[in-house]
Amino acid sequence: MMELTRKGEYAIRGIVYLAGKPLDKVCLLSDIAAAVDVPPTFLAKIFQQFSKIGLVKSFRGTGGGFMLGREPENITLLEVVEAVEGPIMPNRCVAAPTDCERSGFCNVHPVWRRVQGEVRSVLGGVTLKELSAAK
Amino acid sequence: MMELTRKGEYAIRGIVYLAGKPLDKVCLLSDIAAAVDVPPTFLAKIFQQFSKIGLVKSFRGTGGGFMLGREPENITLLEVVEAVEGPIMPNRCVAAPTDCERSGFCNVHPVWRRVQGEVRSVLGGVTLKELSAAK
DNA sequence: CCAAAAAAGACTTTATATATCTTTTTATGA
DNA sequence: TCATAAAAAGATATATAAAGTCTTTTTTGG
Repeated sequence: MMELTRKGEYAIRGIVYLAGKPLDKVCLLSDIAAAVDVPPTFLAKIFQQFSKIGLVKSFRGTGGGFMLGREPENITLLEVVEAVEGPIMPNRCVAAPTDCERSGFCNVHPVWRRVQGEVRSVLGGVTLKELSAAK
Repeated sequence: MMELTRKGEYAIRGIVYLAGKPLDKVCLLSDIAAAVDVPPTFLAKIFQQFSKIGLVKSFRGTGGGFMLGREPENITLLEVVEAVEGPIMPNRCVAAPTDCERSGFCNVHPVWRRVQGEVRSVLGGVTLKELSAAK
């Protein structure tokens, strides 16, 4: 359970690659896709989502491409993952407690809250700067 | 992301219900399903899985049904979830590092390991006894 | 105006989740 | 031993989501 989708995996690869480049360097989508081994059309969709929320900046037309939207030390893995996968949500009852008619008596609910908190905490503590650093 | 499936949700409901009954009480599948609001045929499949690994005991024929396989204080939520959902696996690269040709240079890998550890730790710290206790 | 590149939207394919139905096996007790 | 009750097993169906592709449009620089 709890598996990251390909989309999430690809998203991370793509943006970590960008994070390893100078902030002002414009990278072609096709180059990024080739470098991180992701289908270019799929990565395009992902970067469109990133672009809308400012995680990356995009430039159209000749000489266009993508660059990171902010300094890599100010972008967490949590932001990246939630941008494409949606909120970390171990169980739907955690999303809308009021919608869950069991929340009044269900002892499992707080456990899922804790899981959610721990996962968010781990992912929120890692920045793109760390991820892009050479090993 | 990381959402529990219906199957997992149903599995928990069903076995927590059993955990609230005396250990020697045999419960009809149809009664359990009705009590926890789960399609009986689906719950049957789930309990078959539980039965194979001893989480519940099953009895066929007249007077048959299900009971918990062990004391509820000795069954963790982690066991229940992994029994029906498979191992907690935030990313497939965590499953088989040797299969992942990126593991040599990928800095994200250890992060998923930590996520996996935290989730397992939370779920492993909760027993069916606690979950079945009245609020 | 032309070419390059991303944005947007429609569409296809595949896989997984969510069941349901039928048949078989096992056990009880009349 | 026969009828009945109940779970086991296996096949099948449907719905949803994931994964990927294709086409058209918009933007920009030269």
